[in-house]
Amino acid sequence: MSERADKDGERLAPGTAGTPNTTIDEVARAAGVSSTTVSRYMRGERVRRAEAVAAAVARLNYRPNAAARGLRMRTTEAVAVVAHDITNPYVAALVRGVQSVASPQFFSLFVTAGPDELEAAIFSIGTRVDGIICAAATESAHVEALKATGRPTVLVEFEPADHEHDLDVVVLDNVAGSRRAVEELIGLGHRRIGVIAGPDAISVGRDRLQGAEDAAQRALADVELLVARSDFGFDGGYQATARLLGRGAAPTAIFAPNNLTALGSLHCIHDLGIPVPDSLSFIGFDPLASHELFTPPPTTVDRPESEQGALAMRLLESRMRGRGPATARRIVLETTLTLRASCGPPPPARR
Amino acid sequence: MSERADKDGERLAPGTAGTPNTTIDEVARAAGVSSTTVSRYMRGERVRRAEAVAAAVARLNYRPNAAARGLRMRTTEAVAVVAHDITNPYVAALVRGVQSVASPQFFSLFVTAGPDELEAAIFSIGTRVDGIICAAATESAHVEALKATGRPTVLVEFEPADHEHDLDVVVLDNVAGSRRAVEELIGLGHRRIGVIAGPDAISVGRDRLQGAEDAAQRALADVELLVARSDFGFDGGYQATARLLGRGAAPTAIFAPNNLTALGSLHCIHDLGIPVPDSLSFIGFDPLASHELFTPPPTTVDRPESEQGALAMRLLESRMRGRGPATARRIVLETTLTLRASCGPPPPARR
DNA sequence: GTGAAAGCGCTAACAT
DNA sequence: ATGTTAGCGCTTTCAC
Repeated sequence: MSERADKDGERLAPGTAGTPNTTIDEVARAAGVSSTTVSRYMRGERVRRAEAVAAAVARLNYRPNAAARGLRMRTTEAVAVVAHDITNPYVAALVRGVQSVASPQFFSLFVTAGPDELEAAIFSIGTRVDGIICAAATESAHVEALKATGRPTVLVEFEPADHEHDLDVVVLDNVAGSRRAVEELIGLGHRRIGVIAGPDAISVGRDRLQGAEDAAQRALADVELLVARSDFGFDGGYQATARLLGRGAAPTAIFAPNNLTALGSLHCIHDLGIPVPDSLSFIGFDPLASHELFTPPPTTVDRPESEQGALAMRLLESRMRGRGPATARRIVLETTLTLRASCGPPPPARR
Repeated sequence: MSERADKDGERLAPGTAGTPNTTIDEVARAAGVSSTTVSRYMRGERVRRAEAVAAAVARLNYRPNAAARGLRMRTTEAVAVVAHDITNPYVAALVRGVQSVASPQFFSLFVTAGPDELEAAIFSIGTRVDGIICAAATESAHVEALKATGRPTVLVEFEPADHEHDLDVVVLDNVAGSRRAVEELIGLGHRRIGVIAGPDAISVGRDRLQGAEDAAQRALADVELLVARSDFGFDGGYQATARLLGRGAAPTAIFAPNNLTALGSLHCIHDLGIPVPDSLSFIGFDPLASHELFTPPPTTVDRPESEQGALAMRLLESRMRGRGPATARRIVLETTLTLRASCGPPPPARR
């Protein structure tokens, strides 16, 4: 994170960015009142010469300068949602949830940044907003950067592994969700189950593998978990699946505990021409709008995506108004296993 | 659009939003220099006591106040992308394209608003950004609101019908794209083709229907176009398809020229159990990441989504730097027809 | 109910 | 190269 500006970065010449806006003083003069009165009028207070002010505001097309107001009020009336990638449907649904409950006064400002740029992004966003919902904090440094902003912050989805912090959190019960998925497969008779694990450094990656391991451990039969590592991306899912299915004792079922990974995995299975669920059962994570149109529709571990965003925003807003709970809240949402057609008993030959 | 604040709207008490940040004066005092020197240092200029300043900046965790800087410089270093719905994959891809070329100095701030709230959203966003990319301007009033901001603006995807304006525009050649799709169907032998038209008030809706009509008109054979109206949403696509397929002389092919509409249409076809392409051919609009996993994968009219965003951002940035072209640019992108497996000749019985 | 005046934190002359 | 000063547009005491 560079705190000094880039000497090379071309700066905008002042004023180039547009036409100068009307100021409150111009409106005041036009209406024959003081700027104080205009200010009061704009905030909805009772004013004697309201008519005249309204006319001047309309005629001059006056809109208060957000920077000036923000400077004076020490308030931006904006919140930021930070995530890695807007094209991830889960993120889009989350943002939707945030916006669905945000008070209209707040601007929700959406920012994306990869893990490496996250600190810098937080650095420069911090002063532009009153609060932050961060769905991208995978490392301790990210949390430190968030705290350094001095703004109320809610962590969503990710938490850095083994890092103490006192921020509010809205996460999933990933362990239980994954356990339930793998239990389903075991119940169907699968004994060799491939799991496409995510990065160990990320809580989500660890927990979802943990859940799978728990299920195997608790099973009455001997269950072999074949773990393939991936980066939780589409390509990673594709390649991990290819590795899993290329080996001698291939799994009879695959659990891909991430939406992109699952998509990549399904593509690989599709390209390999393996019949699902006849030769291979499959469970993914997070729903896609069009899962019903897949052949077969994949069983997935689902979550209340937009509720997750809504809860985070509600929590954030109570903090911004200074009346949140005394201690940091930790909200854990339950997942549900949505059964579709991608799971069945293992093929007889390989049982 | 209400210009006065809502008397009822609870405002944030000043200061509640977080911890007060360090100011430039505090840093100056700590480093034993003037605030001017700190300001220069922060902007990357050469400063003699750089060491001391750097130390103070780090120790006090100083970050310049964006509101104060913006007020003074008359620049926000932020741009807004306005769209209807972030969960639409096309919008996400567009935003991606915008961010991929935006200079790092700019914050891209993403805002959603339905057609009815759009004016209000533009009103309050206008003063917070240096430029706007609007992928939601479907009515004249929207364009007027955009112009009233006094900020450089690029219209993307939508333009209000029959409305003169002098804004830059990055749109699709929707007429040609739709014509090509319907020509494909006609070439396969289809003579009764269902088209799920969008709202007539929206340029995209009109043009895509126009293209279909052009294709029918130019055909050497007699082609009957069965037009069903929809709102370009998922449900609208579903219902329009149900209507189309419920009638006596049902079409042998359907063209659904919008991504959500197409998805809804496919769901309806799927629910009805109609074999595609054996009994019914299908063409949609805009690709989905997982189209290959559909059965059958639908042929679609595709566009360079993220290039569209990138072009818009480049245009906007040149305007913001005051060195854009003298007259408004109108960039029209070509679409491509991506053939997948959802099209074939019409069934013999109904040919 | 209204206006005058001060000041939020920053940058840009200007003088040194 | 550095410091002094003024002022961006707004809200807010404080007096009237």
